[in-house]
Amino acid sequence: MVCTATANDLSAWKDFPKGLRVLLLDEDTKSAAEIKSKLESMDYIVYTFCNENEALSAVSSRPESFHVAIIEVSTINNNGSFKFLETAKDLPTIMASNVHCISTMMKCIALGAVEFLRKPPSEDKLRDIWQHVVHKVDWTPELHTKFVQAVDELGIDQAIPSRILKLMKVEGLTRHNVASHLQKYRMHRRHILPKEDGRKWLQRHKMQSYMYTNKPITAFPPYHSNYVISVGPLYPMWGAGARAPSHPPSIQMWGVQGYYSPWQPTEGWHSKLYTGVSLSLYAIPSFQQNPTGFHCSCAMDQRRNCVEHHPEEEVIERTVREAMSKLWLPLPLGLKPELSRRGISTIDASCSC
DNA sequence: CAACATATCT
DNA sequence: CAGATATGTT
Repeated sequence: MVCTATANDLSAWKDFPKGLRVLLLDEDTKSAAEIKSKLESMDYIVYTFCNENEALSAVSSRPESFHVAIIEVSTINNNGSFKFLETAKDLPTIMASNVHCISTMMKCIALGAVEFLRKPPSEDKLRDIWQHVVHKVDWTPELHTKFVQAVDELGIDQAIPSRILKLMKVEGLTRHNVASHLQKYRMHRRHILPKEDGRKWLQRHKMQSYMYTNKPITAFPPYHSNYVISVGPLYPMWGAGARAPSHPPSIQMWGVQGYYSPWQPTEGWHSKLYTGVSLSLYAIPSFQQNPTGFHCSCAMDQRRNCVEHHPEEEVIERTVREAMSKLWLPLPLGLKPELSRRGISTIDASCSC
């Protein structure tokens, strides 16, 4: 098989679909090696076979491992059969030949067409290929781990798509890819760790504005990088064998049982967050529109050594609304009386409904 | 339905 | 433009 294309020919092709897994069947070892190297220079992943039966057994044992086959047909014709074509029906197959005999070429084309029409690749297979072409990101456990590490390294208040992207250093990954994944990640964490994590994600902006404009008077550490109590980096645990070595659809387990956390609460201010008493970092008003509008001169803490709390009504309104729309989150401190005043029975906020 | 992408809002 | 969120697609 003669191959003249080079990677350079494709340099003008923006967004060339990389990473397609190609099964290459060519009984000529030398020719196979040459084609393989050419294809690899174009970012295909090439699996070479010099024997039809080996190729076929690979296809049948792990059909998802190949997107497309390229077969050299010069040697097929000994017995006039196109065994590969007939057997690997779900694999789009490109036939190539250096046999200059017109009748052989036509036979190849005709048989290929007939086989294709009789049994075109399944939709799943075509979708799989298409996803590669359109660069759909496959969030493998490895990639996800990188993502989580980046998020963790940045800390919750800095974990935004562009920075995560930078830290991950994954070629081809876009900010949009990361943003999309981050969205899902946050959603899961909110449900899994509503008490601290969820609220931190939700109120990050408010807290930032707060910290810039109102120095905390209380004994709390600044809301900053080391504020990351979090529940530590959460590493996805892929059920043993939940994801076969190569490609079957991954099952990402976000559930809390799917993670382990190296972090252990130590004594200290942050562990108090669990009790919900320690503080009012979460005591709510929205500072987004009026950063200076926080009329509470200080956050309340349980020792009652601080001043009274006079949030504006509008702020209370917003707070109530938010609390009601996020019932799975703990009730902000001080809100309970307000709710009962309104006839809203305050079911224990910690109960998950 | 989950797991992405893409559109829309801020 | 970037980020958050809503909506669409497979």
